[in-house]
Amino acid sequence: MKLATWNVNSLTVRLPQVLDWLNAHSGDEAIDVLALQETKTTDDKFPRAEIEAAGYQVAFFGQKTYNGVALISRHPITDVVHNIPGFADDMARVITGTVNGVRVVGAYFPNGQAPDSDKFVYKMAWLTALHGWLKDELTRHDKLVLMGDFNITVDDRDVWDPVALAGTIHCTNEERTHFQALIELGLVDAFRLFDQLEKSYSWWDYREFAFRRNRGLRIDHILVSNVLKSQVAACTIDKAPRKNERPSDHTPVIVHLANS
DNA sequence: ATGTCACCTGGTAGGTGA
Repeated sequence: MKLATWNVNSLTVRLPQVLDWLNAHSGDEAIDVLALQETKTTDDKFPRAEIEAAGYQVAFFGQKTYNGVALISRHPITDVVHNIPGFADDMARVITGTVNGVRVVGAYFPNGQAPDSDKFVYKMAWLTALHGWLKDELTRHDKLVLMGDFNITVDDRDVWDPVALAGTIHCTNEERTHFQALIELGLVDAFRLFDQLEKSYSWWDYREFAFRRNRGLRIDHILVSNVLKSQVAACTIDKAPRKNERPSDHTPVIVHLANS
């Protein structure tokens, strides 16, 4: 089974690119589950029919203007949950469902804006709530995948200029400590299970020709539970969609689970 | 480098968030 995550920065704008990307991955390369973030559309305007017509099932949870998440799947999605149970949140950030016996959590972590901002305080509270809920969820589902736009770099390898960006948003010790707390629940960063090219990133600013100059961050991640670790056959970042006309600023990350 | 993009309100631009 192949799972992927992609922050599309408006599904209204990017739907053709999403469908093209899924189409381009056929046969052995087929994507079984794609988690989307920043769909930026209310549920009544979600392009369900177009996605279903392409042969996929879909679960979605959105809002006006900001945020919004979805799971697109070639297989049935069951036991869908919106956001973090027990954590009151105005923002549509998490969608969870079970596909082929794997609990799939697709998440759009708060950006945080700046370490001294109210939005950073919210980010820390959200991360604490996610941790508490996932701890419970892992007792119910030993096969679990947490993927999405984490808005956190794991370490300096994920940062194009770790000196200049030290302590700035996405790169603070507080955010990285929260990331490690998720790992300590019994999850592993699938990308780092393999040798990877240096300067591998998943996001590049639209400004300053950042993509062309590879001035990026790796902030989109796929974490798998320890039970699934031995099944991880590959984890890659697909830079191709970032080269599209009118691209998202993020590009997809893919994990291949063998025998699943 | 106030550098881009998406979407909103409310208007023939400006604000917000990323």
